[in-house]
Amino acid sequence: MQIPVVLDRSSTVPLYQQLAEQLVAAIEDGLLKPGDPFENEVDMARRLDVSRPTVRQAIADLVRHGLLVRRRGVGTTVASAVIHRRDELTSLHDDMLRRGQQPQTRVLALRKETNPVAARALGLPIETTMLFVERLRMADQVPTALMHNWLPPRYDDLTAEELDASSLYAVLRDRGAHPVVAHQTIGARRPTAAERRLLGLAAGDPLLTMSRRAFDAEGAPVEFGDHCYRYDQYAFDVTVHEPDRPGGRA
Amino acid sequence: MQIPVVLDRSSTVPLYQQLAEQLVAAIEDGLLKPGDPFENEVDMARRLDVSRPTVRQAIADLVRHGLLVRRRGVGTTVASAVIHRRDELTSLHDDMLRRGQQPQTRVLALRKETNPVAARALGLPIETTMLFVERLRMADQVPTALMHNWLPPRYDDLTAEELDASSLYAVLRDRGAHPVVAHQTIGARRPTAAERRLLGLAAGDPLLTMSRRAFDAEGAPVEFGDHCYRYDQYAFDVTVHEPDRPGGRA
DNA sequence: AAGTGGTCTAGACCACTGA
DNA sequence: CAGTGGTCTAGACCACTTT
Repeated sequence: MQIPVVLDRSSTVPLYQQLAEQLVAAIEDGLLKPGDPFENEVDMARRLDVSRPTVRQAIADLVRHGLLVRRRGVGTTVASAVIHRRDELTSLHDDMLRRGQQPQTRVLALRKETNPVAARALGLPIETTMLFVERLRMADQVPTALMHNWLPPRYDDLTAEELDASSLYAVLRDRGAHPVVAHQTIGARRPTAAERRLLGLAAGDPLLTMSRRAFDAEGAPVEFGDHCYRYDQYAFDVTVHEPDRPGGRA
Repeated sequence: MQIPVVLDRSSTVPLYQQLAEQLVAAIEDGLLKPGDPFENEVDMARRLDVSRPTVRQAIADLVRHGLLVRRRGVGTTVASAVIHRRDELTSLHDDMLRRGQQPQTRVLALRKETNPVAARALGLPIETTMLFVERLRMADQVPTALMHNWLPPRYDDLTAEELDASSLYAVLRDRGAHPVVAHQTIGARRPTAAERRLLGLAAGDPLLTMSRRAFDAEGAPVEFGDHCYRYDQYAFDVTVHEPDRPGGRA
């Protein structure tokens, strides 16, 4: 199967990237289905009039993301759909959105404070003054999550109005923050009396908890969060992959 | 800083892989620290007497894993430690091992059965007969987790003895299974009476739950699991990364 | 034996950054 | 301006799988 590809040599977008994009599109559009054989590298290079390494670079990209499977001596085939790699910065599965409910967030508290746990998690000096935000997330007026965040000093001018208007991450992005990694811990526990009241929990209802440390590409801290969720409203979806170590064998 | 590298051209291990391994080792050994400048590609290629693309291939590997940061026109530096990429197939954080306790698993049930939920999760026909395994995990005689697994027909000859002796994943690997992706959902709920009894829970104690579908590189199902954990014994550590799409811009 | 992907070379030119 | 990484070429030989 020859995938139709149009390369623009005058574009600033590299050839291998143009090629990768169009191959991805062809697979996502269902032009090629899982298990289908893929045109071999040499033929594709000749057909598109580019060098083989350039084709390889594009294909390697798709292989890394699990869209293609290459087997030496055999050929390249389109991979099964379940193994397509997809990592999300927050893999929260929000039933509210599914049900078309109105998510809404209310800022309960906004103040500067020191907090040894948050500072430690972000790699800041213990006595660092951070911006603390407490928010209650609601779905159709029903409280569903209680969220606590601590932000490093460079964001300490955020206002309650900003946070009311959009999500924390949207506000941070507007401020030039680019979180790229987050270390999360997910657990469960019994709620405190205050949490029970705020979230409207019945006696014996458990709490789903998640704490998160987020950093940007330079390793600078972006936020520390310590949140709790109604167990009947939230669950976390996580896709994990076999580790592939740098310098590791195929 | 010139990292000492020894390449063996007679080895079956590719040059770029030998190089990548030794560069990783140099960074992990602290020979190069975060922020340190990295030798430039051209010099390194000349010094090691390999072509520049070969050096690039090794370095690209480290960049992909977040150990190095390349900046056009500037140079390559060692990245900050917190953003090193590390995905684990099961990112279970097991307090038992930390405390040096003896983990132990008891097989409570092992039978063939059909199960629509499990079959559906694995993409098998609803009426498929699978091997069902129920296990209780203990730490120093104290029950801490109740695990339910369903395995596709090709593994239906597993025995309770095998499962008693080692972990499910070790047994599966011995059978030639190579799980590479898992979709997990983590949540919390109230325990049933049976779960309360088996796990020795007090009234009002919550349950941490995790269900998982695992597949191999070909997309074939390996196992479906539905587990519950004592909230005071377990938590899940997950590291998530900014998605990088195939064909995406740097 | 034929065909595939895997590795490697020895260059070239370009784009970007900082002095 | 010099130095860096980013892209690309036109080959070559090898390792592996299937026929």
